Amino acid sequence: MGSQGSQPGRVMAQTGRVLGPRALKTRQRLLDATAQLLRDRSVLDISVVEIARKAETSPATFYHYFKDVEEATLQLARQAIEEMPAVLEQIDGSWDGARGFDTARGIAEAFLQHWETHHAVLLIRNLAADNGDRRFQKVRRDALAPVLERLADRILEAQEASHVSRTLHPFAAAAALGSILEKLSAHAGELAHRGISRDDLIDTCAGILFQVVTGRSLD
Amino acid sequence: MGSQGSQPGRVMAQTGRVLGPRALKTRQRLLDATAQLLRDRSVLDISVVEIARKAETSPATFYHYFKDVEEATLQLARQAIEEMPAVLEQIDGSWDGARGFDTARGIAEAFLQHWETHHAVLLIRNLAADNGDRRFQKVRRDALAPVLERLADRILEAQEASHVSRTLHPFAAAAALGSILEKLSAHAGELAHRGISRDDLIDTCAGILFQVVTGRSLD
DNA sequence: TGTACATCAGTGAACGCGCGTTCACTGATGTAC
DNA sequence: TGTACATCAGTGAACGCGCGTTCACTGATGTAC
Repeated sequence: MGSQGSQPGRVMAQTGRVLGPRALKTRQRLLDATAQLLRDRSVLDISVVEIARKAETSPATFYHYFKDVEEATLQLARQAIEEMPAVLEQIDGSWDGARGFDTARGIAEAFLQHWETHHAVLLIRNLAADNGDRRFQKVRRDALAPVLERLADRILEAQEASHVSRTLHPFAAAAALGSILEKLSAHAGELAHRGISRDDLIDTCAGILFQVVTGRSLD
Repeated sequence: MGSQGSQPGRVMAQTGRVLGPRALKTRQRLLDATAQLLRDRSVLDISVVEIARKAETSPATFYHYFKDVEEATLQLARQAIEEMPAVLEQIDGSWDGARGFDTARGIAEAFLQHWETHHAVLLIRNLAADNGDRRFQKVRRDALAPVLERLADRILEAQEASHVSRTLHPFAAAAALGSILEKLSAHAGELAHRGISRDDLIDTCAGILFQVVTGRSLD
């Protein structure tokens, strides 16, 4: 997961040198500063100079570790992946009977958590990926693929048991469910105006998840 | 729908003057140039100077019509709304029996069309809205609300006929379906690598739509 | 334990570029009589 | 129908600012003996 691909597992400076513990701290400080800035302004008005200021270091230092602001953002997106296991655990839970809905709820909760924590970074990741940037596409795929594949497996099982229609393409359906989950946190803010609570939202998403994955009706 | 809110229905220059036909053309040329630039680069690297160059006019002219690049983007997002009626027509179609699936398919098709046409602008609209920008939130709401409300109505009807569980909040469910539709076109590109065709995708989305709106199973 | 040296890490200061923005102006179009 | 004038629309050129980027340098840390 280095900033260059040339020496896997080792974080490196732009020069290709392996970083010592002190350097790693400075680098992380720059990343944290970037994340913080992204929280309250748009990517559009964030500069290297500003990041350096916030991290209490100089722009020259920034360039030791990152080519530009985009690359720092990419790193942040990579770090965000590390929480996904929490979501995976949920999916592996039981989908049988009434407990299936609880499993679906657990997934929705874990996802919402993930998004609330990394809101700004994930939005940019998705924008860049949707705009065709390969590196961001890969990061997003790495984050979502395990989740989607497991969901697709469940759907396939349900199809083989004739609970779910063959009209649905398992992976495409999983991806569609993924997009609901990704939008959850954005909706939370907006739907509050319509008197829809966080719980309503989670229940509703879980309900759709449950219905599509198991092919069974709720209630 | 003017660039200022002060005189509704009339497009105005920054000075507040109502525009003549010649001025309207110039303004539209600037908007078109912006849309074109957004198509092949990120918003991040689009400048007033560049837009003016592409529109074969001067930066000074740009400032006659827009405060900044963001405002031009906002206008483009407003113009994109005008196609939504095509989607609405679909929703008002029949949801009964086997024709329900065709209706769902029509919605997915119309939405995909909409996104393929305005890809870049809609991405930015959503990013800005998700980042909390009120003006972009309003534009997005104006575009989606009619669609979501109609979907929510259908879901409510199905609940009253006891076809759909009360666990789903009608409007929240509609919003969730909306997020699938919005992601459709982004997925189209990425899922192609997994051997999922455009039709698979539309069928799958339509399937989920049908299932959630009517509460019935497919096949 | 102390000293010399090598490498790692960080930075001050400067440069130049390109952009945002504005002003005073010119040219185009419309209207009155 | 022609002329004078008012308003609309567009622009060349300039200014200043702030950012990206780099270089030559200093200070910190580690290591050999």
